[in-house]
Parts: sequence; C-alpha cells; structure tokens
Amino acid sequence: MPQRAVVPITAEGLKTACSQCNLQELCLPFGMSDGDIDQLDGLVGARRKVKRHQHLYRVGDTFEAIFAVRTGSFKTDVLLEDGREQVTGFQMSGEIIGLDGISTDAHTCNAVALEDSDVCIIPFANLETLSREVESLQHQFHKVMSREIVRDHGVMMLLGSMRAEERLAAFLINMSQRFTARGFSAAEFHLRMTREEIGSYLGLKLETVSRAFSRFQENGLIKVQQKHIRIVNIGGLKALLSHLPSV
Amino acid sequence: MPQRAVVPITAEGLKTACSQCNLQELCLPFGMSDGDIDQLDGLVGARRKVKRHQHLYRVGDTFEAIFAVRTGSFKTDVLLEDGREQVTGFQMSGEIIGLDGISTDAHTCNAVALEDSDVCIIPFANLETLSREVESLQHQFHKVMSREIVRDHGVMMLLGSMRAEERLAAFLINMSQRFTARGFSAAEFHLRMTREEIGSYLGLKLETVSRAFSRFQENGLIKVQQKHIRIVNIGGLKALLSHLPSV
DNA sequence: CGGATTTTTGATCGCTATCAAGCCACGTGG
DNA sequence: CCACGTGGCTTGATAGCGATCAAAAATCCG
Repeated sequence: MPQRAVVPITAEGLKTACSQCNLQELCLPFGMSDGDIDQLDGLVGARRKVKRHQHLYRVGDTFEAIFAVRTGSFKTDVLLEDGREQVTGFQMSGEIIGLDGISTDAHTCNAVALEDSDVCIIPFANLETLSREVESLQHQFHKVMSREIVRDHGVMMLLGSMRAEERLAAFLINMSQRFTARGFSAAEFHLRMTREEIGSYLGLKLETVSRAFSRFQENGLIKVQQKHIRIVNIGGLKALLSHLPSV
Repeated sequence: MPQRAVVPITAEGLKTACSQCNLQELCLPFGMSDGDIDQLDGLVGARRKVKRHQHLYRVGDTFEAIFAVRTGSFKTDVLLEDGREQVTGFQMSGEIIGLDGISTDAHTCNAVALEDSDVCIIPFANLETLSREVESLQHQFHKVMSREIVRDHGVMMLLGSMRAEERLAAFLINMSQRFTARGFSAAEFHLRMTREEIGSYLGLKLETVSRAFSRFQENGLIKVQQKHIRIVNIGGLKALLSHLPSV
C-alpha cells in the first residue's frame, strides 16, 4: 500500500488538516460539507508513526483516542488465555481503529502495524465535544461505528456458515473492493499479512489458506506469488460465494 | 424470562418513562444522573409489542429508530443467498437492537422475537438531537455501540478459535451472567431459542449442540431438560474455556 | 388428544486440522 | 556479489472433529 499523502509529513506529532487530506471520502469526514470539515482541523491532534510489527495499542491500555489510518495497514486481534489468537480485522488507509476502547475506557484488543504506518490521533473527548456542536460530524461518527457492527456481522456469517474456500473468496473480494476504493488495481495487489494471519481472521489454519490459494490458481481464478495476488476471474470467485456454477 | 415491568402497560403505543423504569441500569440510561434521565422521558416515543416469531424489523427496512427490549427476547440474524442463516445475537431486556441500521439508513439484519415481547421505540433522529444537548446521554450511547463491537469480537473469537464444547460452555456462562444481571438465578434458567438457533449462533449444527449438552450432563456439569438448563458445576464449565483441568 | 416440531441418539462421511518435510524468498553479513 | 540463515509458504499423508443421514423419542400447542 504506497502512501498517497498530500499534506507534508515532516515529523511525528505534526498537526494534520482533514480539510487538506485526500482520504476524506474514505475517512471520518465522508459526507460532511467542506465547511464542517474545516472544523475537524482543530480536532485531529497529531500524527503517530508506527513501525512494522509495533503495537498502536494493547489490550488494557487506557483509552484516550481513536485513530485514523493515514498510510500503511494494521491488524487487530484478541488473545485467548492459552495463546490462541483471533484476528478481528485488517485496517487500511482511511479506516478508524480503536472504537473497542470506548465501552470500558480501556482497549479490549491489540492493534499492530502490518507495515510501517502512519495514523492520525483523534482525542476522543474532543471528538465528543465537537460532535455536540457539529451535527454532521455526530452523524458520521455514528455511521462509522454502525458500519463496524455491520462488518462484524459479515465476519460472523463467514466464520459461522461458510466453508474454507468460500471464506477465502469472500476475503479476496473484500480486499479487492477496498483497494479499488483507494485508487489501486482491483485485480492485482499485495497482501501485507501472512497466511497465518489470514487464517486466524478466517478461522482456518495457515495450511488450509495456502491450499485454497493453490486450488484457486489451479482453477484459473487467481495467480498467486507469495503475497502478490492477481485476480484472473472475479466472476468465478463471486460464484463460489453464491453457490452458482462458475462462469 | 418473566417480565418485571413497573410502568403500567395498557396499550401499544403508550408513552414510556425511562425515569420510572427499573431496567435503567441495564439499558441506555445506565450511569446517567437522575436529572439527565428525566430528559430521556421525552425521547422514548412509544412501546411496541412483538409476538413470538414476529419480526421487529427485516433486512432492507428503512431505519428510523433503535429499540430497547423491555420484556421478552429477540434474535438477530443475517441470511445468505442460498438460505443459510447466521444468528448474530440474542437480546434480552434492557439491551438495544437496531444499531446496524445507522450505517446505511436501512436495516442489514432481521430481528425476530423469541417469545411475546415488548420494546421501547427510540426514534434515532431524536436521540441524536438530545445527545447533542445531554453529554451523559451522548457518552452512554457511544458506550452502547462500543460494547456491541466488543461483544462481536468475542463472538469472532468463539467462532474462529474455539471447539464445539468450548463454544457451548462460553454460551452458557454468558447466558448465566446475563440472567444474573436481571435478577434471575445464575444456575437455573429457561432458554428461549431452539438448538438450531443456538447452533447457528455458535457455528455448529443442531445435532452437535444437542450432543454437547448431553456430554455436559454426563460429566455432571449441567442438567438439561429440553430448554430448561440447570448449571451444576459452573467451575467445570469455566475450566473448559481455559483449558484447565476440570474442578 | 394428535399432529407437528424439537430434541436426542446412532452410524458414517468428509472437510479441515495436524504432523511432517521440503521449498522459496528475502535480508544479512562476509 | 554470493553464501547462508531464517521465516514464510507449499505440498503430502493421516487423523479427528463436527457434519450429514437416519430414525426414534419427547414435548409443545392448537
């Protein structure tokens, strides 16, 4: 995920301007008027760089802010006592991380950078204050939270009712759509997560993920070269989901 | 789930008063001051009765309000094109239903009453208006949404990383805790959902759920009589989750 | 009471996990 | 620049958990 920053980034802690950011339509300001967005400029505190494999926050950390991914990408996960990991999501530029912390004033999952990344820090107290004044911000924030709930329901569907190849097909289609929304190719992209992380997210073992990739390639649906994916037959992938005969 | 209503219910559409409701500490007003709660009385529009197996709303219905369960209980589910159902949650008194609708102004799941039930209708536009004025309401509402996200992460953990008996043990412990919070017995309760619905929620087939119940009974953890459950050894159930030797 | 629904239990199947080995890519240091 | 080491990926063989198929028993409800 190459960065598409327009605002100059000179140092950690630099002020960010939502009004100047080209991720607007993917981020919190989506759907807000230019005038309202200008008011966000005072809200977003600073940036923070997070290096690959570093934590943005951990389970138990005090909740103070939510984060908007500017560049790079993250995973969020929860751990079971015996060490089993469940990846709960992958976040790309424009997406909001940290909403889990509001409920108890402490984070309930870990957020880890999958590559060198950059986030905007949105102090939550300020966000609540400003959304009492700016109706459109209030509404957008509610939509962001609701969208996360709807996404979670989709993951439950995937984990609870789909078979291995359906899950992976759904994952690839979802990634493709999100890359497209960010101006990248829908058909060719580079996954930042390992087979094991994909497997954890999809409720599968890494070997099963690998075998499903290989099967898709045998069937002419995709080309796989390690983390580089090229979708050859998107219709065929979608057909896997709907139980339709492959195109 | 017997009802514990204090406010008299005379007819569908009657005005409800949060300030007089004994579900306060389980519902949206949780943590708000008495003064602030008084302001909610004007917010909650009316009640609605929903008979067993009737829909409170369906996928695609226009989103206008969220609902607080007063009496009874619900399930929410999403359907796949080929008919597969995924139950995404079971809701008891005091819990909020309908947050999924905010994101697109249309509901993305179905909500069905598991028994004759009763909900408070909270028009969403009014909720947003009032929470711009009442800070504690704004914050409580954000907590309710965040709690839902955290709960969803727990379900992902369950579906993605746990084995059949662990899932069912987690389910029983969760139900026990929620009954306790409502003043009912922690050890003895009546499930309102079928084995098939439990299975759908847990990503298992109904036969597997039934077998796991039987196994728990053989091992002296619970007593099962159809939908009536008595927990005999809560420590043993919890041990199943932590992979500890059974107590 | 009687039919329908739900639940239980048994027998068998199949998908995914597990165990194991080898391969590949990439980064590091000589 | 290449040798080497390591982490990640692929592939094969086998095992096991939960699904599926099947039938009977219990319960609910009109």
